[in-house]
Amino acid sequence: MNPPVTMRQIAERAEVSIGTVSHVINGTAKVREKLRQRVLDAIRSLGYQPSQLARGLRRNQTNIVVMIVPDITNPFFPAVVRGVEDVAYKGGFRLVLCNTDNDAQKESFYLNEMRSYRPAGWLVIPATDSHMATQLKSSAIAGPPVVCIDRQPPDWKGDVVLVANEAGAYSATQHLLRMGHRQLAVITGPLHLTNAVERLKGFERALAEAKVSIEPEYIQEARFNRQSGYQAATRLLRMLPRPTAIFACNDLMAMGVLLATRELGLHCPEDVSIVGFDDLDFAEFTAPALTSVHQPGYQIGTTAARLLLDRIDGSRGSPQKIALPSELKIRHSVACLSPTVPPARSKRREAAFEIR
Amino acid sequence: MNPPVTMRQIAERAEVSIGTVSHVINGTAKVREKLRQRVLDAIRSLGYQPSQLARGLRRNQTNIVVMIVPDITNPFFPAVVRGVEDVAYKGGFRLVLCNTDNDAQKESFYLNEMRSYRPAGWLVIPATDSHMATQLKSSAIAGPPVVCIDRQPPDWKGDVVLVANEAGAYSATQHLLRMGHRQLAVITGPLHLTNAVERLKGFERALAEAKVSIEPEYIQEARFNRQSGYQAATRLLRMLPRPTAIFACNDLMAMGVLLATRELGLHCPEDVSIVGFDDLDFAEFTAPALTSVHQPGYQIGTTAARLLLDRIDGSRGSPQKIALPSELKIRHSVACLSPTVPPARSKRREAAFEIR
DNA sequence: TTGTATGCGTTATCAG
DNA sequence: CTGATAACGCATACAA
Repeated sequence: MNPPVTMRQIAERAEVSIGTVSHVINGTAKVREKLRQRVLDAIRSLGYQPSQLARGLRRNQTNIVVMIVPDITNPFFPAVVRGVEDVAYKGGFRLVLCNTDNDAQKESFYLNEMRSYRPAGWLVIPATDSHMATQLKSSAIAGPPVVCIDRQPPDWKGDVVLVANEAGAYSATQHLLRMGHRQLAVITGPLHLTNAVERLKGFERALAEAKVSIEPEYIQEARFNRQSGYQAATRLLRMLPRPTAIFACNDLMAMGVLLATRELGLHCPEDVSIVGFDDLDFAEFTAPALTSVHQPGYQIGTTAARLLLDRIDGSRGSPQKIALPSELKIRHSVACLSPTVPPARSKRREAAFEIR
Repeated sequence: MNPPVTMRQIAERAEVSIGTVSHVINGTAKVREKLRQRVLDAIRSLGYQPSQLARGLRRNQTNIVVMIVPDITNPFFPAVVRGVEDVAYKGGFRLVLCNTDNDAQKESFYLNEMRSYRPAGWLVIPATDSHMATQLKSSAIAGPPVVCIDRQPPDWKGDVVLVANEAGAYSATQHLLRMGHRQLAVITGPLHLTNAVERLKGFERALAEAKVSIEPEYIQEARFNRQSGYQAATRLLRMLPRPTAIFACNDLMAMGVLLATRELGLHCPEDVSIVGFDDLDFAEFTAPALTSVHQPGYQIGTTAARLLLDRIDGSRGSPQKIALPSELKIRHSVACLSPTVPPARSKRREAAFEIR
């Protein structure tokens, strides 16, 4: 490129000193209107853009916000990222996106390397076995603010924005119970993730309150992806007695359950009811449409970003833990077993489809 | 944070000059092994990270690759981004992600501002009405390399990586024709996008070859999102005669078609067949499972990134236009009208999935 | 109110 | 081979 225009050239063109140019750009001192206009004109006509590198070096801070995500390919995350980007953009910040692949090492690498860009702040969705907390603790006495999203890493004492996981799982399970299911199975996420644990807790609380108890092997741990959901479901659906309903702790795993159900020649919801968590965009288009706990991804993103921006602006309150409400979206993947509640229709179908 | 450790501290600790430290870090001159080790040790024990800001300022180039995307929330893009990130990461580059929201102004803003971070290269999926080409032309005599993805902006003469749009649309349409459909409708993307045009061309070529002609109003232009697909489909499904098949030029719009179909009390594929384009992850889970042209998002990303990295390394060949192959995935959203062509088998399958 | 000068942390040039 | 030293482009303390 035609070597980028610098402040010096603006200064020459406007016939002022380089310091004055800086002052009008940053509003850091009063400048006579006449000069100010000359500077502004020069900037416009030369198409000047301040070097973020030089500025960042000097100020020891850039307008970058680093966002660390396990895997942008997980369909829950893009909405969050988008929410973040929208408020960051409006606040004048740019987003650097890092995929950790759920690898704590890669996360750690990014945390280290990106630090040298002097970002204004961090937004992180921790990797599955993140040791973020310890790493940050050791390096950051008064580093840029960090807010965690979606999951709370062990030992993490800082800000967190997530969804009401326990409550969501509770309402999902309660729904299953109300529909007459008693043989309930659950496919959890990795249990060192707080959100996975919370969802399991919600499930168990609903069970306990209804005085329903289940076999321990009805609780299967998987990895929040379709593949592992499929495997867990396959195990579950081969058990005797077969569970009549499966709560998959995210929609990706619910898809796996759906797949396993079909492959075993079973039908949802006649043979097995399924409820998911996340309510991804496609949940209403699956066959049958998936009943799922809605998670407001975009709002999570905007909320987290706003919190971060406040911190960047110097807000020094005590760490916040913001839990956004979730909401059960009832669709067609849950059958009604108790003839009492809604009419006998599904009961009959149930019998008709009894396979082995 | 404890003020970040600098080269100067490394130099002191290793008892060498600051220049020597730089040399061992960059391998820019031979250093006596003894000293080299002392430096390396100092780096390790102090946890030194070179300042990317200072380095970028000095070298006039950073290890940043800026990726510009219309909307990360469009489920086709995350895979592309992921592909990019994977190869960029391995090549030592970091990704800055910018959402333009399909707004050419925002795109232009990003192009301008991010330039001041001296990125090593650009990867851009142009906004709907991008004027990228002219903007870049005017500012970049020998700026960092740019490769376009998925869409080719008007006037763009540089590298492009995309999918074989025409061929994909052709095969989709051919499939519809083979299944006996003659009343074919198409919902295109915005026709100032090359990919939308290409897909329409493929559709029309298949029609022409089969000597089938359709009413002009069977060609509806929409905006590649669900909403506009829904609207276009609603118009289409109210026409007389009603089209027996709709080719939606992406899956998001196909979802809109599905929705419209249901709302009008019609059934897919009995009343109307649908084929999409993209083959998003959820296509096999919709009701009915969507027949769609598969687009290898991840590979598009890796291919584009590799091309960019080559350019960054100085590869100076003439501009490349790489079209990756697409492939029609046949599922259950297309009904067979002519009992003659393929055997009754697919007809039966259609029926089996009537559950909804 | 405006100009001058220093330094941010590197790399790169040039002597030694 | 190694060590000074001058930029890189900007913000800022200080002088005028």
